[in-house]
Amino acid sequence: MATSTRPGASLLAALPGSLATDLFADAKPVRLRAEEVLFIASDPGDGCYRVEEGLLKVTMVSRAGSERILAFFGPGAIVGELSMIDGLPRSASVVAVRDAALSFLSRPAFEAFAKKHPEVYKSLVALLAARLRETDTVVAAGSFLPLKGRVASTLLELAENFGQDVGAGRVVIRQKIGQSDIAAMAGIARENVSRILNDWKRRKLVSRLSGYYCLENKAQLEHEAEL
Amino acid sequence: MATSTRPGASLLAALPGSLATDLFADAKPVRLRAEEVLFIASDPGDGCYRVEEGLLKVTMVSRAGSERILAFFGPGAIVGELSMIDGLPRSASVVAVRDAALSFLSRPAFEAFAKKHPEVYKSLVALLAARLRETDTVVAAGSFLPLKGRVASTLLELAENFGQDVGAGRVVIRQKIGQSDIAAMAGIARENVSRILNDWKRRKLVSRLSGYYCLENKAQLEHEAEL
DNA sequence: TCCGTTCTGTGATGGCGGTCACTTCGGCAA
DNA sequence: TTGCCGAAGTGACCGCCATCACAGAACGGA
Repeated sequence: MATSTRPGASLLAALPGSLATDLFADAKPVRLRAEEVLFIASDPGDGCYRVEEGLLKVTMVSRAGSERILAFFGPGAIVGELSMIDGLPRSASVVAVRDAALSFLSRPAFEAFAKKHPEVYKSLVALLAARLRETDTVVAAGSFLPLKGRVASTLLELAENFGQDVGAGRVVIRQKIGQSDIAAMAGIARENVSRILNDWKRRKLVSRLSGYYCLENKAQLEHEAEL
Repeated sequence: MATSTRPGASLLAALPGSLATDLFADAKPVRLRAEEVLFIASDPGDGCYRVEEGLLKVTMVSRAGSERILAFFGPGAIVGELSMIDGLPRSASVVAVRDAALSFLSRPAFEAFAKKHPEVYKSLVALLAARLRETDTVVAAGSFLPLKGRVASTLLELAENFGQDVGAGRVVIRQKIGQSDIAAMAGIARENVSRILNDWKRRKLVSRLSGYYCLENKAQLEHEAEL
């Protein structure tokens, strides 16, 4: 029951079952190796991808080379929908964190499908609304929270997407996420993530189980993430 | 005809003429006085508003009381659409900057209309996509740009929404916007906005004409705002 | 098992930008 | 004009957090 009952699943799996199947019925398969780039911001583009397996990260990269991770996307998630909608250049970059399989859906294909099944728009609208809410909280976190708050907020977001509840309020993040990734998501320096995480380990807020981070006390973290 | 020829109008006036008229045909009128609150984040809500006249600001407020302005919205703009779409609590607060007139559209009313005119979804999708792109650049600016860059980026955004070109690449921001508002948009301290703006006045990048800021050298500002 | 490579931990240092405390300006009403 | 009040300008200080510089740890391949 992991996938279907996971809280954040709605964010990832944008489309209700049958629709998704049909919509991507004859989408073109795409494969990426770890580290491979799907596209970068400002690339032209006019289609979206569904993640079938693997893990992608959506990032913005500064001229100086530092990157800010906007999100990680696993199976079921849709990426690149903005350019599919408006035909404008890619607004962010997408890179495979590990080997991944995707389905590509072109704009024309989408529009043809939408003409026959206008309900997809409803799903699309729901998807975009969810994204917008997410992004808004990122802006808020960046505006108001000190370092600890941003890390807490980041961990909670990861738990939302990849968390598996293992009882007693403990949640394991079932993806290999390194400190530098957390840092890039929170928009802070990696060293500080290390300091903060250790502090929290000592205070039993988080722990590490064979490479996976585990939230021991979600409530407390939520408190840290409060505005 | 100011509205229809304004560059950024597409962002504000989400819906093509006839649709908008019909959609809001029997929306309930709402009036706000300056400083009055339309709703605050976490309020329940399930409808959206169209700005008929006046000016609103969309903000997030921290527990400590400091505010971050996400956007200003003038006539033609839609606000509160997220809650209309998903029925969740308001994701941000909206306050009238000056006396304003709005039209309220409830969720049921919208859905009834959408059933008859599925094309609205297309417009709605376009609106959300534009918002998302905007927000992404805000995140990027906050992540990578130093103070000056963020101010530049803020001014350009304002110019996008409220700018009027007056020849020779000069753009006047036709709204009374104070430094503290710019500061709250850029997410920095008001004092620094003052310092930066003065520096730019000296260097002829911006000027003030009877209370309105004017971008004298948009290209240069865009350069400052580059990642 | 060994070694290289990539992750993680921790102190020292410095700078950007927030905060504080004023002063000065500008608009407006009496 | 004068006086008021909010907005804008400016310097001094200081704290948070990025950066630098390493020292472990951990992991994966040969």
